[in-house]
Amino acid sequence: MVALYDTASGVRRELLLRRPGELAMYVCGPTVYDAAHLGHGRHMLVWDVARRFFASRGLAVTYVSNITDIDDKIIERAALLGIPPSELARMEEERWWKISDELGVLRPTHAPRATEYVPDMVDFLRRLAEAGAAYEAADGLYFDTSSVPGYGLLARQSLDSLRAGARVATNVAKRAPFDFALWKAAKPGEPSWDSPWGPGRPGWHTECVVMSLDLLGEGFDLHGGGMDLAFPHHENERAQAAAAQVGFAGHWAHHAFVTAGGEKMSKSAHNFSTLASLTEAHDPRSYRLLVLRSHYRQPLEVTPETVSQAEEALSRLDAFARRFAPEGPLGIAVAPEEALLQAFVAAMEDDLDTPAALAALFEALRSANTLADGGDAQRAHALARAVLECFAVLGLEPAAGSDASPEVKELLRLRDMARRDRDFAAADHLRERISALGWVVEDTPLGSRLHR
RNA sequence: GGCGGCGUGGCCGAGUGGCUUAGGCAAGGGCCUGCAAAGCCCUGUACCCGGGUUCGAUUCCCGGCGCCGCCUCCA
Repeated sequence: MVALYDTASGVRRELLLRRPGELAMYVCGPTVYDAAHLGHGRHMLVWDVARRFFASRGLAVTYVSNITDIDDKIIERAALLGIPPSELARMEEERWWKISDELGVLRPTHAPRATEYVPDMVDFLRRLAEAGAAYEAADGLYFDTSSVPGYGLLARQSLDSLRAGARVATNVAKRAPFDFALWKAAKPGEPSWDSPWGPGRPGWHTECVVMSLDLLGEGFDLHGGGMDLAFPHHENERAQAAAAQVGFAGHWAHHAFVTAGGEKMSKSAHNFSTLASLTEAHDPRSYRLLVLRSHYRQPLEVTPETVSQAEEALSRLDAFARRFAPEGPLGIAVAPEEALLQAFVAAMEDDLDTPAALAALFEALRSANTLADGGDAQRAHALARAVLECFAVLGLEPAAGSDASPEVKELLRLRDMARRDRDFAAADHLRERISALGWVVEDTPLGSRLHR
């Protein structure tokens, strides 16, 4: 049983599956108009780890994450750059996938684009209009939030109490501040599609409803995203589904933000660092480890120092993997230590408690080293295998042992001979030459070893 | 103004009414090693402030102070 905090009910509760053995999850993807920053990275990694974990438990996971490729921001930015919005979107989408791959994030099962769903969205909006949940105004079609009982659920506030907090002068065309655009009439020069309400484009909140229902079906299991999407975006999705009388997400999960100097990292606050700048300077796995060391519902402070700290921890994992490499000289075929696997699963099933899971793994890592130091190879390997299996579930694989060049290997051979002859001056000199070529030599009871 | 969250050792970050007081990184000492690397062991006055409840609170309650999020596009 997986306990997961549910934003709609405000408590941690069991993640119930529509169909046993299958998990249908939807996670709101990016609006592609600019480079992805560390906050987006946390987002990708949190849900990547969630789906990897669920899959490791034997669930058939269908993971859908959309690409918003038509939106005000895209139109604005494209105009600034003097290129068509569609070109900008395609370019930025490519960048998104590139960085996602670099972070080792598995591609979604489906990654639908909003522009590919416009006719379906128009159909859906027609249904909303027929249900009396939409009204036309001068600049488009709007959703009538008062038509949905319990509007405000995901904000955990009533419509009245939300109204009390309205801070911004709202669009005068709307009847009420929280009503939102379903269809935006096109202004001259803007991309547009035909509709019963004239040429225009869909409002942002509609694509996710239509695409999730199309690809996952009614009453899918889990809907995820950043906490900033809970209200109004997700609430608006929920409201539309309710108005159309279709079953929507059974469970809502939201993750907290990346902070910089205690403040939410965001494009509008101009306090963001791009993921690309991080992966250029650090092992991309270090960010995954850093993200997983905190709980997904807690804010996470990211600084160059914390990234470096994670990178150091990672080198320990890599050294560990070298020591217990299945194909290495110490390689012993044993079953993974069951107790650790169970502890790992228990932590993950407890609202995806990756900090607890990692604590257990690092503790086990130390135990395995201690056991191996003490000569208990069997138990050490059983534990090590479990450790590495669990890290793999989290998407943290040891660094691939890239092959040293023939030159380096020859130098190592010469050094081994020098050491055997106890000519340590020569051995040390050779080690320096190897080091200058970017390799570290480790002497072990079973012979010398190279790594980057 | 409404709703919600946070304040933990040099840094990051879990957690708990008392028990061996997570884990990572860093620091100091030691073991191992020809020397390293890797590994292991040991060490450090941690829980924002003030009340209250309690035999006992970092943990529960009340009140402060400070910080942050959502209510507007936003992972």
